[in-house]
Amino acid sequence: MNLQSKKNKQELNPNVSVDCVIFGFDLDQLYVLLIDSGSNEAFSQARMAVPGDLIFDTENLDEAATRVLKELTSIENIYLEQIGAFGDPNRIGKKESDREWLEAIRAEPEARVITVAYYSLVRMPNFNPKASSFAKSAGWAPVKEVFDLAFDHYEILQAGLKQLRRKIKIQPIGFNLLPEKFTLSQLHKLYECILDKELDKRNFRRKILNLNILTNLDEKQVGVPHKPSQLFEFNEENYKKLSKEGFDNFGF
Amino acid sequence: MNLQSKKNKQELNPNVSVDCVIFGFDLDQLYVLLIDSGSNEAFSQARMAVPGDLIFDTENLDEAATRVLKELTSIENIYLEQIGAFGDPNRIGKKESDREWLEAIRAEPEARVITVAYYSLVRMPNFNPKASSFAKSAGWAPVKEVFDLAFDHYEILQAGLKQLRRKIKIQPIGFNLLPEKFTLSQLHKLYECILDKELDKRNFRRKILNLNILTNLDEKQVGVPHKPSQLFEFNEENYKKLSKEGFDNFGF
DNA sequence: TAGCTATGTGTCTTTTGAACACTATCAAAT
DNA sequence: ATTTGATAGTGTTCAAAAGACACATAGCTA
Repeated sequence: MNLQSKKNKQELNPNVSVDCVIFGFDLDQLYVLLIDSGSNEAFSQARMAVPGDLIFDTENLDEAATRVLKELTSIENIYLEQIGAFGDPNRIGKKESDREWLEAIRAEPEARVITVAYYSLVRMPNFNPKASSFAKSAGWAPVKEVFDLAFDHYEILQAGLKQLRRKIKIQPIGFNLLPEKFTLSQLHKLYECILDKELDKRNFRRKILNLNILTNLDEKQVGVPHKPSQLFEFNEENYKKLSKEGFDNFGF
Repeated sequence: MNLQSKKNKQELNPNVSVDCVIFGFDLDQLYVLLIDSGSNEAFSQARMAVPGDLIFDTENLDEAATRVLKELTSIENIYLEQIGAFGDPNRIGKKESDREWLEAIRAEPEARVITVAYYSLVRMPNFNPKASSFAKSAGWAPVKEVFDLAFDHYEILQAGLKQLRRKIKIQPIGFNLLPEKFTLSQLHKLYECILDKELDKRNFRRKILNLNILTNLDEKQVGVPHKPSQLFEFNEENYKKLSKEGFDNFGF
């Protein structure tokens, strides 16, 4: 072990990590960003995980999550919220493949690590995930097709999904998943994907428009092979006004 | 340092603690259990804290919180839920009084500690808090009269309160704060205290009774200087049925 | 037995939620 | 030029829930 890695090791807190469930939306499905261990063996979800890293002793938890996110996506200033702490003593060494992975990336692969999980919402088309210090490769997986992950990351994903579902009903965070200009149908589809149930089109449009937090841009889609839709953007100013009045329910 | 304490020190994880916001209700106000540092100086909320301790490397986070709670209250099987992780690098050494306290109780008072906060709900009359390894004394403080605490515990208290308010609207956890047999007025008062707002008496009674999760015991209060009230108990069986139907809203 | 105190009860109005079907506009194919 | 396919956009009606509101009752005490 050379001096540099020893120095890094001293700064890293060997007992605490952050893990980030990064959600994306391609106007059709909800995705989660997964990295894989780069093992040569056959593809297996048990060898994929959400990105994470040990924290540095000089940064707080939000900063650590922001750092992990930035390293993987190069995006800053994105929506980020804590899910909670996961700390089972055996949370990261249950499977043989977990242990192999840890040996490849950790100075102390046997150490007990408590992780603080976050979820974040990003505009998928804005970037391509890239390999990094903690991932041989990274890519989007449809949330509905994920049934197993390394370590306790499947549990973390489900907790993140649950919190996203709760939160989207009371705060306008969904806009972080859409392009700046979007149609009502896209927003509608997004809510259906996240909540995993159908929502009546007319009722959805009435409710969301009545909130008065969308600006109609008086622009239409172009080049679509059907009636073009109006484009809207999220109106943050009106939302702030609404929040002050004690708003806490989108009604879905 | 003798062998025993060295052994304990090895088992304790020096970087991770749990802290428990313990709520109680005396049929009139909401309280929180605070311990104090036992300093001889003048009383100050900045020298009080919610109970907590470093975790052992063999226990998971819920177990650690349960242990802290049991040590202080001797009560087991009480409602316990995670609030989240708090990990600012300077969260526990900002004030001089914080540092004094840490030196008294921690083997490594300078270590950075991430804490995982929990809140729990207990029946106040069932026990008297007692001094313990981490507290010279312990007692109930009305939540409304707490404006400052040691470390980052005021922030943790507020986060716990926020989560309690959210949760009580969608799950029947409030019953953990009441005696087994209670009146509708007591339940009503409890909701008003937690949500910190008035609720219409008739509407409250109608809503809660329509849920069908209370059993009328056909017993009356005795010895009260006014019309005696009916006593009720929480009906867990009916609540389970209700949950299966997808219930998620008490309507307050 | 009068007074105090908290209990217990019903109706009406307003708001919100849920169900439901057709016409309009564009691009592409023929 | 016309047809076809695809999605946009729009109101009404009914049912359920929320909110506002006032007075008689039962037990204790003085």
